[in-house]
Amino acid sequence: MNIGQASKLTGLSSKMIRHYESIGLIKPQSRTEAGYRNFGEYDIQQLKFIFQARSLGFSLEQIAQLLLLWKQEDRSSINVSELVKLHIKQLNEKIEAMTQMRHTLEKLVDSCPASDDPNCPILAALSVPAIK
Amino acid sequence: MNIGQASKLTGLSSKMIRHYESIGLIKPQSRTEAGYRNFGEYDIQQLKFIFQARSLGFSLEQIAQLLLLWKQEDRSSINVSELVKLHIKQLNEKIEAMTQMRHTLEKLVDSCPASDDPNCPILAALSVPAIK
DNA sequence: ATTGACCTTCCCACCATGGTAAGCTTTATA
DNA sequence: TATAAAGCTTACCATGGTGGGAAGGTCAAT
Repeated sequence: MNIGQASKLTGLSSKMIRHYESIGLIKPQSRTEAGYRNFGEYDIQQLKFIFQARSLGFSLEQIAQLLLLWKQEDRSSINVSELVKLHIKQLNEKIEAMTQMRHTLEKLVDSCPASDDPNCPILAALSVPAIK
Repeated sequence: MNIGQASKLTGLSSKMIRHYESIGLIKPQSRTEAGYRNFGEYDIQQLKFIFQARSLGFSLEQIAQLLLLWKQEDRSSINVSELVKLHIKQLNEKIEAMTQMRHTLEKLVDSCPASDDPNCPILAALSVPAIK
């Protein structure tokens, strides 16, 4: 099937499918005489896998590793597990950082009159090195 | 003072300070005859402001607006407040999305034997369209 | 035969940041 | 004073993941 059809089936844009091929995340497809990519069932499976993994926040680098394990019959599930745990750890760090930001920002908003008064503690706080 | 000194004082790399100037976030500095940028107190203040705002996750676009308000004597604090509220909202959406990912990922990790057994529910889950 | 939908590659853009290279200036040291 | 080191300048390239668009080829239906 053509790339447009593959796109519809997998949720990935044609653009991205071509990109994934160009960076070696998926193998180059077979082509028709005219040069059109030809996607088979196995290709679609992989693309769906990528779509799922992307929606769980894995980087393409991580997805490349996951795909390797997926194809590898004699994998050890602990390798998959460790990879996912690392991703969770990275997610936690980002969530933690953003939650901290949110906390500070909410305190700032609370301290602001939010009126036509030009006096604004938010700007004041941004003007000094340390915000606690 | 030179850009290196400004960098040390503000926490921003020289690279970034030049970049901020190039995109119009800060005004071009005065230059020495040799072409070296010359930073004054007011410049340093603004750079510190940018550093603070970046560390709270504001985009450069948002910081540009904050700087405008900061410089504007007759601002209304509600404009600042609304801008920050929007940023908090965007943060919340990201935190929410990542927390949801984390939840799903933790369930997957829990279901995985994490041994040398090749059978892996994580990979299985990534192979089907719907993960709940 | 023409039209419209689809495909191809190639280049550019975003955002925020870092790296590197080539070349000039300033400062410090031998 | 000569030279070396450190610091400055601009310019280009890279990252990661995605989108946009142009220019051109192909296919199917009218």
